[in-house]
Parts: sequence; C-alpha cells; structure tokens
Amino acid sequence: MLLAGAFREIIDDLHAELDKHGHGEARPLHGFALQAIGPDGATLSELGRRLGVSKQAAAKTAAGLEEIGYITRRPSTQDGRAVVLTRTPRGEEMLNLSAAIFEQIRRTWVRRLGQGRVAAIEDGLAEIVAGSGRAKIGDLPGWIR
Amino acid sequence: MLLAGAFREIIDDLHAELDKHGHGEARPLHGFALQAIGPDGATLSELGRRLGVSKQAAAKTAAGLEEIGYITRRPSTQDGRAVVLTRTPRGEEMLNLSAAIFEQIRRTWVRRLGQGRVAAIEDGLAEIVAGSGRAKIGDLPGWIR
DNA sequence: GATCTATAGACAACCTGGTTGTCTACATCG
DNA sequence: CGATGTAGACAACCAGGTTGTCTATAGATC
Repeated sequence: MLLAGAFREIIDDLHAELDKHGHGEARPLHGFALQAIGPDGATLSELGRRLGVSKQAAAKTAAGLEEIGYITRRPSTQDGRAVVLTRTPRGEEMLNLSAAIFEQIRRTWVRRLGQGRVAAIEDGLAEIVAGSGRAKIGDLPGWIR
Repeated sequence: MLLAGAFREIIDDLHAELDKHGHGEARPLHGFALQAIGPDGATLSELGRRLGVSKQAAAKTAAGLEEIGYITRRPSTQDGRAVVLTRTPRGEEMLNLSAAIFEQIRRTWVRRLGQGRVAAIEDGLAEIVAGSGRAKIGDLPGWIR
C-alpha cells in the first residue's frame, strides 16, 4: 500500500503539474511510451517489445499519442511493412517537462525527509528490484534514479 | 519506477505463492475487496465507499468474488433494499494466507537489506503518503493484475 | 397515514488498456 | 523461385472502471 500510494502520489502530482503547463491531455502511459520510442524513433512492434506489451496494444497507444500530437507515424523507407513512430517537438517538450517535474517532486521529498532518508529509500528499493530479474520494468529507461 | 517495480514485485510474488496454495483464481483486487468487506460483512454500497469506487464497480467485483466462492450475498434483514456481502471460510483462508505471505516477503527483504533499511523505507514512504489520505483502492494504479 | 426525498442495487452503455486470433503485405533465407 | 517469418491492420473479447437511468424500499415531514 505504501509503495502504491507513493507511486500514485508522484503520478498525480506529475500530471497535475503537466496540466498547468498545457499538457492536460497527457496520460501516464504516454510518458512511458515516449520514453520507449526514444530519440531515434521506433516501429510499432519495436515499441511493443520495449514496453513488454503486444504490438496491438502498442498500436492503440501510438494512435493516442499521435492524436494529441506527441508523435508522428510514417512508413519506413527501409521496410515496406513497417511504420516508424517519431517524437514531435511537443512530445519532446512533454518529456523534458516531466523530467523537470520529477526532479521538483523529489526536491519536495528531500525537503520533508532530508537528503539521507530519500537516498535510503531509493537505494533500498533499487536493491530489491535489481535482485528480482524483472527485466520488463528494468527495461524502462530514463526515469529510474 | 522504483516504487512501481517494488509494488509489482510484491504483488507478483504474492499471487505466485497464493497459486501454489490453491488460490490461483484470486486476483489482486480480491484481497483488497475482502479486506474492505471486513469480518462483519458489508453491503454493496458500503463496499464501494470503502474502496473509493462506484457501487456499480463494487457490484462487479462482488460478483467475481462470489463466483470463486470468497463471499456470499444475501438480502439484509434490516434493510429490504440492501444486499449483505459476507466472507466465506475460503475467503478468510485466502486473506490469512495473504497476510502470511506478505510477512514472508518482508522477511526476505529484511534478509537482504537488514531490518534497519527496510524500516527506513517503510517509515519514509509512510511519511510521504501521510496527509494525502491515499488509502483507497481507487488510488491504486490500474496495472495490478 | 400520505407523501416527498434519499438511498440500495440492478441494468445498460461506454472508456481504457490490455489480450488473442486472423488476415494481408512485405522481407528474407535456402 | 518458393518457404517461412515478421509488420501491422482489423475484430472480438476481457477486466475494471465510469455515468446514466430505473425500481423498490427507507426515512423524514406534514
């Protein structure tokens, strides 16, 4: 419950803050997906693999991302079957904002608990998660630490 | 990510273990719902309020719980409109098992991190979550499965 | 006692994020 | 060349949630 509550707290704060900066359309999944797409883009199937999800689910997520203007879809030049997803400037902006807000949230925690205790939580959880071989979560880059 | 990863780790471990003990049908939601119903039972609307969810959602959850034999539904004697949900012995067994498994999981964490560091994580998170009154199931992320 | 209002729960339609299964178009390997 | 594998579209479905509408009953008020 503590873990879930703290997670929810972060996500809610993040999206409240994103909303204030004109990204009210963004849903929690979008950040993860944009991160997974990466700066160089990715195909639908590739996105599905990175998120640990079926390509059909990835397609739905990508459709949502395109609708709010966070990514573009265009056919691949190398592979006649593939569709390449690329982050738009607005998508990049959302990611950068998210990173800044995460930092800001962490600072409020530090203010309340002190640097040492926040670090203790992070290190402890990292050790627990690392020892589990839970590759799917570990695959999600960037926001960790 | 750390918080989400650790939460998933617990939930996955818990249900793997429950499965071994003949409760493979149990879904994460069921434990929370059984807990919310309490030893004395609750009506549908009451369950919804306790879970922080609409009564319609509570009704669906209750239907699932009844189907796998964790609760019974019978009309209230005091209120002609109400339906009282009560935990069956099997439901109680599942809850007791869950509690034991949680304790067991926590012990493995203590073995790996030491008593002090686990307590530091718990206390720190408790402090962060405190005040935001975030103890309802509706506050839990949708990816529990 | 009659009536007005609030509540319990059923039913239905819909949303989101996922699944599986089937299909076509294209890629790649022997 | 043909066999096989992969990308993605389309459709049906599931779980857990929502809102809206409906009935029956409970409680308060005249």
